[in-house]
Amino acid sequence: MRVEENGAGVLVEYLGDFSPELIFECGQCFRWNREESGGYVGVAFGKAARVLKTDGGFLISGGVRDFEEVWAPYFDLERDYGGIRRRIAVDDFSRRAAEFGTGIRILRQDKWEALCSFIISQCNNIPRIKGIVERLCESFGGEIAFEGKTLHAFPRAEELAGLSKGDLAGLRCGYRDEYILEAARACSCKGYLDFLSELETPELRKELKKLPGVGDKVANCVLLFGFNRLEAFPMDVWMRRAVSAHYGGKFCPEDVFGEFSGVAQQYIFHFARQSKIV
DNA sequence: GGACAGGAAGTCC
DNA sequence: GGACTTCCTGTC
Repeated sequence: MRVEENGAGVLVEYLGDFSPELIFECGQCFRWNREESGGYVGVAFGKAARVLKTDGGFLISGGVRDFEEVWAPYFDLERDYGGIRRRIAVDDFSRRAAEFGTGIRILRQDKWEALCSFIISQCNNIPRIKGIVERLCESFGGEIAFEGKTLHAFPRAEELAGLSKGDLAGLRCGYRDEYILEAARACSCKGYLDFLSELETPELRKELKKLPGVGDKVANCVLLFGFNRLEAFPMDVWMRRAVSAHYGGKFCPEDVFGEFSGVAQQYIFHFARQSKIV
């Protein structure tokens, strides 16, 4: 991987799977928006950036330091997605899904942000989730100057922990308001997220489900997108349809897809939603 | 065009 | 098994 700073940002020569469109629009994150140019602008870990696909890799705004400290880990660039695709292509259906979704990567998102975002996701469609998350950031997140505009960071848990349901009324997030506040109170406790990070996946899942509004589905999304546990397999309505159509009633993800079940899940989720061939 | 129903990356009691 | 908040999307 060659990295070179130029006037526009950091030019990264990257031959592995990397499609900004697929990464940002496969439903794993809610803060990146497409521009006319085809690039994406978004915010993660308190930093704003633009990502643009190039012939041999991609261009990302900012300097080498931000790239190495924030963006390279965020995009999990060390991981070989070609190998993962080969591993999870165990039958015709998963092979087609992986081929269709080549370019997807699982982002290593902020843990608290993933928890809060997927609490909001329950029983919501993606455009609405993005709306609620955006209002949350505008209302309570710190300001970030980016190319003459003001963007907002995802609010830190401590910034929400002291709020009341009334304070969140403007978000129009419905009954999820109390869940958000409880999660914020938990995550603002010193050492809580570090404690969680040390746990094995089954214990971590159990611990996350102690939070109100966190059931099996949300817990698995947080495991996959926040804690980078690539074996976690969120089972939502789309997956239920796809899995029952192709694998029948009894289906154990790890038996079929192994340690990268969660990545398989993301290819299938995207395939099911985009192609509607389920 | 606007009204309407169905459903949305579910969880709780 | 029904309730829960709000609103996106497709249909007529």
